[in-house]
Amino acid sequence: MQHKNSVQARKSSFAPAIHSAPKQNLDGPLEMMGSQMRFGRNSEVYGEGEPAEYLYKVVSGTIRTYKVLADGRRQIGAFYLPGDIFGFEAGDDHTFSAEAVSDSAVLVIKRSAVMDLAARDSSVAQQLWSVTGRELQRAQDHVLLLIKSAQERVAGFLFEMAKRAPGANTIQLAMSRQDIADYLGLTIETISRTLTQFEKSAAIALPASRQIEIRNRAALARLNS
Amino acid sequence: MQHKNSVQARKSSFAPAIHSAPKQNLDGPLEMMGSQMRFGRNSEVYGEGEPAEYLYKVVSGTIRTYKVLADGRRQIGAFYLPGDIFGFEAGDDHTFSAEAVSDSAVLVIKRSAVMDLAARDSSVAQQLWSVTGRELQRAQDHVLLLIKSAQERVAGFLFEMAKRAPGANTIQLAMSRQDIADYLGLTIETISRTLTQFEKSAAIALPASRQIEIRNRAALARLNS
DNA sequence: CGACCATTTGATATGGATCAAGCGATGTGG
DNA sequence: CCACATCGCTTGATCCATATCAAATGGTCG
Repeated sequence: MQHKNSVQARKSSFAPAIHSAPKQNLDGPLEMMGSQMRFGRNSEVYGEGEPAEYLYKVVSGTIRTYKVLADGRRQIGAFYLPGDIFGFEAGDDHTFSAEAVSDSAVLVIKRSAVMDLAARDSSVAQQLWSVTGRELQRAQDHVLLLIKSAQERVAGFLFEMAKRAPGANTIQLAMSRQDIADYLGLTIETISRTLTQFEKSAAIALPASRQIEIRNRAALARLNS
Repeated sequence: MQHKNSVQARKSSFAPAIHSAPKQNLDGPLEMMGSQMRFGRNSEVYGEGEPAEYLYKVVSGTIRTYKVLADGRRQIGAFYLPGDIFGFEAGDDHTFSAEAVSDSAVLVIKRSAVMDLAARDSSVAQQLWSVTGRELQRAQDHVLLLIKSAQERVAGFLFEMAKRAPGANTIQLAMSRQDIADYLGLTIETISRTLTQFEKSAAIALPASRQIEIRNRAALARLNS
């Protein structure tokens, strides 16, 4: 249940995604079975409640999954970056909707084909478990994030992004403040204020609103308790 | 990837657990492989970070899984009731600790035995997927609960419990207000106040502090938005 | 240049936390 | 069997973090 797949250079126009963390993968046979699709900014990949007929792997760009609650609040479940697999559901239908945060390229693979292959090839089955395990971990970490203070949530988010970004300390955000707010259960104003506060205390630098440089990890970590 | 296991009568001394929702199961061959253990109130079933050598199925009582954060806050991940399976991790180690909320009987099964069996018996493999899927669903629902107001969280918790309780409208709580608070990311005071508020608005009755009767589902649901 | 959208900043309101005290049930020792 | 300690729960008063409302600023694209 480990995931030591080497991540080769990918000809993405976006972040080359070199991770230190183990990385989910579904390369090899499956790569052949899929066809690539492009999704423009804010366009829908699939909708909540639709049958989960396909599996998706981000090639470039960023995808968000989300739910809109009865009162209109939107909760973002996760952001998927190049290399990530999404859309794999435990049941038959999608429980979230998925949209492109920015223009994205996605590898689309028929789920039934993957399942059939998994039945024969145990390494594929292994990978499916790995993907699912990561998804569960993600959700559990999200729970832990949501009980914390605004500062802790934002710091946690920054670490999460930094861990997956190419340059360890400079984060290029594809998503808006509103996206971050909806992911963290806060408002855009709180996100903005918290970031400027981090900047003032020299924990981060904000060369541009979507570019964040982590300057003092320890100071941030102190908040990330 | 659906979970249509018939749920036969189970000779549990506790709630007969008749659910409308599909119910996780690991009966049959596996039932034979396990040995039953008893855990006294507040005693530990396993600790965070320990190797996940066993799988557990609640026979009677209630189990909570939790994490203690750096600053001492405790977050409860889930409550497991009779029939529920817990302790099944995506990785090799437990990511939460588990304790008995009340005196409990638990069926303990060696994980490796289950995995071996799953490799041969696809219906067992199916059940493992079902358990994992339910766990993922649980975590995602938990996220959705945590972004809501105190009233909505408490109402959501009551519905969650009612759905799994034997008598649809009368809930016997095994857990303390502190447990509920740590599950919902609130304080005991807020739990208490919210419940009395529900009582005053005639949405529920509180014959005893650990016994809650849902009187007006619609009124509660309105809060559950 | 002008319009639009995202972000920041400011002022105020409020839900839930915190601090504090009281209450009821349960159990223990005298 | 009662007195008292303990524990879980409730209730009250106050405080504070974050939401809300409002406006200004900045960046991007026609």
